Amino acid sequence: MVRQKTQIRKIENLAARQVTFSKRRRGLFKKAQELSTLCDIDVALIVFSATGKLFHYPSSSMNQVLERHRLQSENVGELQQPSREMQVIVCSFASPSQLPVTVAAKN
Amino acid sequence: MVRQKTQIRKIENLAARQVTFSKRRRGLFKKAQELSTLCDIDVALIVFSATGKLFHYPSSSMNQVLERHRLQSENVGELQQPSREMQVIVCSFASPSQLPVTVAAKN
DNA sequence: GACCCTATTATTAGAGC
DNA sequence: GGCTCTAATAATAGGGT
Repeated sequence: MVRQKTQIRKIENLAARQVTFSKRRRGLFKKAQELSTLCDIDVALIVFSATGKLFHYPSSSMNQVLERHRLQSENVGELQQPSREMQVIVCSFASPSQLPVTVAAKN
Repeated sequence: MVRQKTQIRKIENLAARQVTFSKRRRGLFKKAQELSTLCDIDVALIVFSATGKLFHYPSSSMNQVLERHRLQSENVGELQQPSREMQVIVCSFASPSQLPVTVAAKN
């Protein structure tokens, strides 16, 4: 098992890619939540599967995180920000969940 | 070293929390990029440090990822979406960077 | 898809520089 | 902040149920 050192490039085999997506996505959300909890900070994570499913994790509420993103963008606008044209981000959730939420797409 | 099983709760010691933040943040961004590359998908990651610094990673461009987030929200609005009031997300970058970008805050 | 298992790699806490 | 080192835990590829 774990035959090779897992080269980081697109997995060509579809089935293997889907399995890896499922496993690593869960690991990534876990890590995001751990970072948020351990360090008492805001984290927002948005992941799209190739089949169109949406996964997101807000540490507080997505709204709060993205609002801070917007404000921060404004504040640093005159400084060393590498990309300037960041614009408004508005996003809110009825229930700011503390756990990863899966939103199923139509297909 | 690694004396304990790293309980996932806020690290009370400030210095230790900052060190952990630095290490785990880098790990998280790496994982996000790996997932994006391996599975050929879009990932958006936004992290705020306690001191106000902003870190984000867009797999393609933050704009593209968040636009898909917006569209997906609309599409699934009538289905089993657990939180309905997700609203518009607008965000664009002049240069859609492929690598994590650090935007320093004013302080 | 969700789990379980296990060998192996990857990450990281704690320390020093 | 950065980087290095090491031991220990964590994550995971590949397989199965």
